[in-house]
Order: sequence, then C-alpha cells, then structure tokens
Amino acid sequence: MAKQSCCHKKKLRRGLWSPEEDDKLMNHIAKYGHGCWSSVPKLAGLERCGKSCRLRWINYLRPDLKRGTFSQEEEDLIIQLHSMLGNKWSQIAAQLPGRTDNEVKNFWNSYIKKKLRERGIDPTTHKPLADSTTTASAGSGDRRVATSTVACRAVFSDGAELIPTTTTTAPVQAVPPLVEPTMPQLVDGLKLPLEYWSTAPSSLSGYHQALSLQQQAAAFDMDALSHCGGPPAVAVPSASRSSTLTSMAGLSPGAEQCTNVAAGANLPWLDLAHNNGVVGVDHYAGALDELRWADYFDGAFHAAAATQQGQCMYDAGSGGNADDAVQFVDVHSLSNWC
DNA sequence: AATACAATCAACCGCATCTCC
DNA sequence: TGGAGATGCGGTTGATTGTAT
Repeated sequence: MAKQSCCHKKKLRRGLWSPEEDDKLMNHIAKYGHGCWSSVPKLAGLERCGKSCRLRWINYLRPDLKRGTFSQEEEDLIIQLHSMLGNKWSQIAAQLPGRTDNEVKNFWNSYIKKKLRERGIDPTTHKPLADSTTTASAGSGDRRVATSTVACRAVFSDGAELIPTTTTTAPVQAVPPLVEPTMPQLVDGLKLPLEYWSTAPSSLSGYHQALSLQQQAAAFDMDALSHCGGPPAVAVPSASRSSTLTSMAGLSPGAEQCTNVAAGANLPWLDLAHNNGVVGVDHYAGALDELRWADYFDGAFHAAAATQQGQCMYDAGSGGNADDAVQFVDVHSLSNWC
C-alpha cells in the first residue's frame, strides 16, 4: 500500500484553495504571523496541514510577490544563476525579488529549458547540445576535462549567435590543479561584474584569474559575517533556510533584524564591503560549511573554466549590448541564505 | 462547435536537514 | 546522543487554460 501524505492521514483538505481558505490564512498571518506552521491550520480554522498552509503562503499569498510574466532581465539572470547554481531554485529565487522558487522552477521547466534547447544549448549543462552529450558520455570525474572540450558557439538572449574564430585547446594536464576556493573571490566591492564570467581570456589566463581571486579569498574579511549580533556560526544561517528570507520579508514576527531583506535583499551581517579587517578563512570554516559555498563555486568554476574557451553563452558578449544583458550579480544577494 | 494536444502553474510528495527535548 | 516533529527543498503530478485542427 502506498505511503500516504500527512493530509491523507489526518483526512485534511487537499487540492486547490478556496478564496475563503485564503482569507482565513491571510487574516491569521496578518494578525499573528505564521509562527509554527503546524499550528497555523488549527489556529486559522483551516482543515489543511501546516505544510500546505506554508506552501500556499509562500507561493501565493505573500504580499511581496511580484506575479506576472518574467522580464527579459529576470530571464537572463535566471539563466546566469542556473549556470552557476544548478537546480537550486530557492537560491535562484532569492535573487529575484518577489519571485518564488516554485515560480522560477516552473518558468524554467516550461519556457527557458525549451528555449535553450531550441538554441542548441543543453539546459542542464549550459553547453552546446551536441558537445554536452559527448562530454557527458566521457563520464570524467575531472570537470575541467569536460569544460575544456566545450565548443565556442554562443547564443544570446536576443537570439544572436556568436561563433569565435579561435578555440583554445590547451591540454588539460598542462593546467595546474585548481583548488576549489572556500570563500567568495567576490570581495572587491559590492557587486561582481558578470563580465568576469563571460570575458574571453586567452589560454590559461582564465585559470590564473581564478587563482588570483582565490588568493584574494584567503585574505577575505569574514568578520563582517557576524554583524548580526552573534558569532558567525549563529549569525550565518543555513542554506536550507534560504526561503525563510522571503517569508521574513513578509509579516512573520521576529523578522526585525532582517527588515532590510525586504528592501534590498541584503543581509546586515553580510555587509562585507564596509569592513576591511583581515582574518583567516579557517576562522570561519564552520560558517562556510553552512553557507555551502561549494555549491556556488562548483558552478562558478565551471564558468571560470568556460572563459578559457572564449565562451560567453548568454549575455554581455552580444556585441556589448548592455541593455540586453544582466551586468551585475549582487554579491551580497548571492549570500542571502537566511 | 467539438476535440485533441500543448502549455502553464498550483499543489503534492518524499526526502534531507534542522531544532528541540 | 538519539528520536520525533517541524521545516525547507526539488521533483513531479494533475487540473486548468490556451491553441490548433
């Protein structure tokens, strides 16, 4: 017999929400906040499970939701972020104010995925389709092997294609091993230009650029991580709490310390640009682990490696059309895991 | 107008992780 | 320290809506 959900077990209502149910949930949260979700349905007079209430609130009722169609800028940003983060929908959605992970995921699956395929790009690997199949079949454990074989056709959001005349084919073994960085190289100022991911350095310069940034990371001031009034391990929340960000931006109680989340999607404890002290990375090893930087840099290093191939899949390279491309990723926002 | 097919999106499910006792 | 419950996430499903024939 198939395992049944909590709603089944408790014989609770399932399926679409009625306007009356929405009203009840809205009114309850407006008055009391959601607090413990499992107690919300009872307190709000709903025959739903807490999980269902939470989902309804996050995906539909939250007052800060944007709704409507995605703009070209949002679409470009989603593609960029997906190339770096993969299917980390909550993290991607955190960079898009007013959008939910579910919304972004649906948009990706129903629209962007198809669009990329039509342009000959594998939506999973963000590499040209034919090429990604060959590299995938190689099944190598060394990601640099895969990226070093990427073809150089770039397809941009306006449909333009760019086929560079030269292709770097430096043997992989000639490249010194990249040590996966532990903390953002994104230190220099508040915003990281996306040109970093899309510039076309020659041969090994991309590697050296990454290495240089890696060295910067070693000198990165992470003391700022504790600006929220506590040791980093406490102040820096887990990545798995990312979606809490957006709910905190809403009406939930106890969100005072994060009110600027709603305004600018920035966290006070991540106000890195205003602190120039230098501490060792090891000092915050625990916090780093919590932040799952590896998840981020796994993708980022893909992109850095791709730069060695003169590859710019989506944006700024389209003849420098700045209007069409998302130029910056807010570094702080990339760290918005609350 | 009726039907079939495709696209969209809200909601569910199962699992992983976190928190509390 | 371990277990139970709560929470969050990503994948998937299914109902609804739109479009083509």
